Amino acid sequence: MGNNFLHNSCTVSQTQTKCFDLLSAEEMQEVEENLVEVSYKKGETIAKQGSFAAYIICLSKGLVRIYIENFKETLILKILSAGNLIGLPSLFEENSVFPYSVIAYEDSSAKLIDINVFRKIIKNNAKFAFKIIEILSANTIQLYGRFFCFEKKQSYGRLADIILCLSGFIYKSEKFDLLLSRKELAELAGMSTESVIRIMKKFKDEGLISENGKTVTIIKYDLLSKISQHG
Amino acid sequence: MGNNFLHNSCTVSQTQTKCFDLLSAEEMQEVEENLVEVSYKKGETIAKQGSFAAYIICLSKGLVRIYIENFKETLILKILSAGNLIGLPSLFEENSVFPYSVIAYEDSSAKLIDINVFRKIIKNNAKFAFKIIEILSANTIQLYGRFFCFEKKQSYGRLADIILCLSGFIYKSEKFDLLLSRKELAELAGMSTESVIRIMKKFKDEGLISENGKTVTIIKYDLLSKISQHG
DNA sequence: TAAAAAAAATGATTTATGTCATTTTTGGTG
DNA sequence: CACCAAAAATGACATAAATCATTTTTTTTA
Repeated sequence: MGNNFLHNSCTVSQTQTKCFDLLSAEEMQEVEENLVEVSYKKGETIAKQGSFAAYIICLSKGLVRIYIENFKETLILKILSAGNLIGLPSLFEENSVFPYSVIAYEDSSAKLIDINVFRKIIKNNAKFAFKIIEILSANTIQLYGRFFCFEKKQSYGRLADIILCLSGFIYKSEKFDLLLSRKELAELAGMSTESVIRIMKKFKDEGLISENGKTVTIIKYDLLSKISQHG
Repeated sequence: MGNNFLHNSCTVSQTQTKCFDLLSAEEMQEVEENLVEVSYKKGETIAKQGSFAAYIICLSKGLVRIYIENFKETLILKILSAGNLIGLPSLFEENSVFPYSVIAYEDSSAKLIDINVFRKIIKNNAKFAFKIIEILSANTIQLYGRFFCFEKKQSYGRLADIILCLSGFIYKSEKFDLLLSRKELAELAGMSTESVIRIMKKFKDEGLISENGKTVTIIKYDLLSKISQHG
């Protein structure tokens, strides 16, 4: 009944950067002339909330987290893997700062595209603009889902979400190396580190998952899904 | 430090429908030929989550709430007053259903614009498309703020937010007729009805606000703001 | 205007989850 | 290899806010 998008609080954007296909040769050239490719080490800051957004970030390798923060707290909005655009909301001219911070979870690299070039192309290429609208829309809808889950699911469900999401969308396997610490999982799932530890233990005790060093294996996928749907 | 958008969990979109200024005479005519104006009574459903989005809704009068729901729970995403566009995320063609439901808080009316006409114009008028991108971006940023507040503020702060927001953005006065029930306030602030009742009582007991029938007056604006900022 | 229904109020109780303090384990490094 | 620091684990305790049950007040409507 159109509710599918509500069932996972882990927001891994899947909106790949296919938009560039829609550029003309000249436009593509202009983009390439106004772009730098930068590498980031694990833990490095790629963009800082509140700082001037001089570019749109096109993540070409790695995994990053997008989060907002105030002087004492942090909320992760989503995690993004290669192929995603970062900073689109800053296209809005009167608000040309990053509305969030971006940090690399693992060694990553990104193409930084001059935001004014990006704006100019949008204003001249309506097909491209429509694609950007699609990407923004998809992101918005996904954010609705995450918001809903954070409000309505309790901790077991949210953590199950994260595990399923990492497995399904990031590592694409039921067995994967979990490179996130309990603290990072906690931030992602919106709970305390201790809660993550306790719930992970319970998942292991009940045979839903197993953990061998850093390697996590999902054993009872169906049960975990059930918990995710509302546990 | 670019954190201003984090300080209120009440999402009243202010993105007025100035976008239509950017249409040519012919485009405007096409819009007008593919538009119906509809009135809604208080409590009536304007759009239903999951149903086919055949149009973009341009709210011309009234106050509505946008919310997502599953079989048993509801989360209000924002409240919108006249001048706002509803349904933009459905422009995304592969996802042409409403991602949320819309209900009138008070008697309202709206122009329903054929979504395909809207799409066609976007694809041909890049300036218009850019404006839509701006609106979507502003909405996204506002949603980030609401999400953050919902996660990080406790109930006193969230309810203070709602009161300040109704006063400042909707009724534009420190004294206004609160036409929302405690239950509706609770849904807006993401808490139980009983909690709203208790907190309202406390606000009244401490002289922050007064209530006379339906009329609410904000007395200690500064203190209420302080609570909103984190109480 | 009385009866019925809905909304608001109140108090007692429960509960999920956070916080804090401490211990154990793991992993990196000189 | 031993040492240190970070991460993980564990248990006791605190607490914000939900839930439930009941009463009072307000609003609707017949």
